[in-house]
Amino acid sequence: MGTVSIRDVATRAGVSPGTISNVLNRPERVAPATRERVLRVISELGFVRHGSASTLRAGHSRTVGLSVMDIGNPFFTDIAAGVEEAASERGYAVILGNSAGSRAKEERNLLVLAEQRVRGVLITPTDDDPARLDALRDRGIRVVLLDHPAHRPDQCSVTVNDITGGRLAVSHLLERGARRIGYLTGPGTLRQCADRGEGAARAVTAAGLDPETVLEPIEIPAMTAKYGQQAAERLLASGSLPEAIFCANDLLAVGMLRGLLQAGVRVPGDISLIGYDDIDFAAASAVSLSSVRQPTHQLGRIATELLLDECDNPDTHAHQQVVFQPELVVRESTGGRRDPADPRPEETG
Amino acid sequence: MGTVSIRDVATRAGVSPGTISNVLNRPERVAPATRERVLRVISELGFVRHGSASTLRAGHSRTVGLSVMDIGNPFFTDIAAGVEEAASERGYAVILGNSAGSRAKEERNLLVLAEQRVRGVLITPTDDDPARLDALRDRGIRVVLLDHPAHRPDQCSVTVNDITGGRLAVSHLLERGARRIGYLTGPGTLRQCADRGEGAARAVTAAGLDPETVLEPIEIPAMTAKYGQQAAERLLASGSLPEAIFCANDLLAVGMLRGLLQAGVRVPGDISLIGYDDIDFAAASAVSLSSVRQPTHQLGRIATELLLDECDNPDTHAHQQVVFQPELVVRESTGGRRDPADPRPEETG
DNA sequence: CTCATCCATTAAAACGTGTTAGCAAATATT
DNA sequence: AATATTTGCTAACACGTTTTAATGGATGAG
Repeated sequence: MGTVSIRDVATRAGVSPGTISNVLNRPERVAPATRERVLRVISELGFVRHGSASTLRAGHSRTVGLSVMDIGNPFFTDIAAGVEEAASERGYAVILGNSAGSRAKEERNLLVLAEQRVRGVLITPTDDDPARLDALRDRGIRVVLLDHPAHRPDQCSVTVNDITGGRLAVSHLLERGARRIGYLTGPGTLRQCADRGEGAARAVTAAGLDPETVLEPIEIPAMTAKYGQQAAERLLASGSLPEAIFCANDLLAVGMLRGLLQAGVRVPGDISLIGYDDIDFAAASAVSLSSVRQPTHQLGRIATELLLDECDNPDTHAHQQVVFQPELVVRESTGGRRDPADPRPEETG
Repeated sequence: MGTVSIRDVATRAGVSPGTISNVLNRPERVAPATRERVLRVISELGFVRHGSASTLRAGHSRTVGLSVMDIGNPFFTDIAAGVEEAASERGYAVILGNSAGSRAKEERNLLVLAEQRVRGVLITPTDDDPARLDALRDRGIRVVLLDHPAHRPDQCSVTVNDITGGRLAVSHLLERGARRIGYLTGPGTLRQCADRGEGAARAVTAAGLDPETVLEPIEIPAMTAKYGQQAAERLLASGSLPEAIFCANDLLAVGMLRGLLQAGVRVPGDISLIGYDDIDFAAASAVSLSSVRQPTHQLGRIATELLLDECDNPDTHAHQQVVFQPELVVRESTGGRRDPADPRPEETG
């Protein structure tokens, strides 16, 4: 049969099964000559360790779970790429779960991860409730929060300061003269949305203005381009356009831009538009999008490194709440130039 | 301790461990009253089945592997979303591997998947060599090819006809009058690139012209926007621009577009441009991109369904090689209108 | 009404495969 | 020669699954 076990290797190499295991897991404890011989037999026989048996006995696996809110969003894809890269470097496999913003789906995914006895979970939670995550911890599954602050000091998290981000975006709009600013945002229960809104309000206050008057929140159920475009249509139908719109992510901004351009609204002539995340396509869109950049790939990479460090060196591991700072990127959609070498005049729109 | 085993549940429910297993796997074999009682205890105790133990004994897991060539490409992300969706519906977890076009990395990923004893693998292989995949099959791991034709009749695959796609793209360019057409393509060893090129050549022949004269292949090492832009710069430096460019995917096209616009080249005025895949952003880019649409999400979904059907019903399963047909989408970059409601005149560029 | 038979349930025990603690044997060190 | 060190073996073990067997009550024949 296809499947060759550690015992087959042991017999063929003339050693005991335990020795094979040692060659695989603590090679330094086995004499070089034996080690070589065993490795040769392993490759001759095409032996592949049975991960489940290993996990069962050792009590932990070589897999981590990744739960993201929207696999269709390049922001999360970039994170996933960073995670996959870092995990793969250390021989860990990544089990991917897409919660699609649904708490129920997230819960189902976490159950699957618990069953798989993943070593740890990287998660961008759909809400603030720490119960599910604490339940995982109690099961011995480490949790590192991605793009969400840890709710307890003995937990790692990697975030980007969204309050700063919101402030950067709206300060920029205010500087450009906008005094009526729409804030297109996803569910208010999403921390990212709330924080960016908070930052927006602070920017307004800092400019000596009243957030209540200046900011106009528009809440929609999901942060996709489709909803962005829908929001544009509704805004146009209402007949009352703000002078600028801050979108809680770039997908919303892309959709909003599309909706506005289709209706003949000039961007940034009639309305300035700024997004969030600075996904790759922000620079390439019809009117290049101003945005707030986050170190996405790094986010995934560092979160994974923290998680695996916590798993592999539980005693020396120091829990960290890493906070990155976002960065404003000005492009056409708020009056910046398209691109250094871009031939189009600045007043394009 | 946190971990509660099937025996704990058995004790508490006053039955034997085997009965618990039956409740979980063949509920119909256990009396309703007992079943209810067991289920209640399971939820009381917060019992979660140990997937590894289950896999070890049962001989197969509830996971499938997914190996894609570029997780940063929305084409593959859409596929992944379809896979995740279909797998999750049936209670399967997805282990994600990103080969990033590297055969070595792909091999490492497949090894990890083999160790995890995944039930099956969905793969967009980096090359045509069937050896690695046959090795997996011999290990009892089913393989379904994604966006690559099966190399044997007893294997499932889901593809889109790339020859047709190439033909559609280039016929369109020829109809628009182009007689010198660049074909910006990734490594020639990639089936997709080769097929799309073949389709391009056939379109030229069908038009009574000579592919050698009309088509000008430009091969680059990877199909990313960065390389697309680089290709644009090299093309401009060479001083000899074709009348139209067919890019083997949309990322290349986005990069190429960027490079051309930056240099002041008008699209489609000076050069027509068409991409492939019709990723979401194609419609939203600076000059909206004509492209060849593929049913991406479906691709992932159907491949997963085929795989799981093969796993769960090995006797009744009929192997299938599903081939979808691509669809031409004309937009601004080849002289189409930006969008039905778009205010910009057609001669924009 | 009694006893044999059968079906539905549940119990008992073996199993799959790699890991690890504890120990024995072999070799090196002083 | 005695002790320390290295190396490798033995055996127990993790935990859900599955096969086989047992139990009990129901059915039916006599």
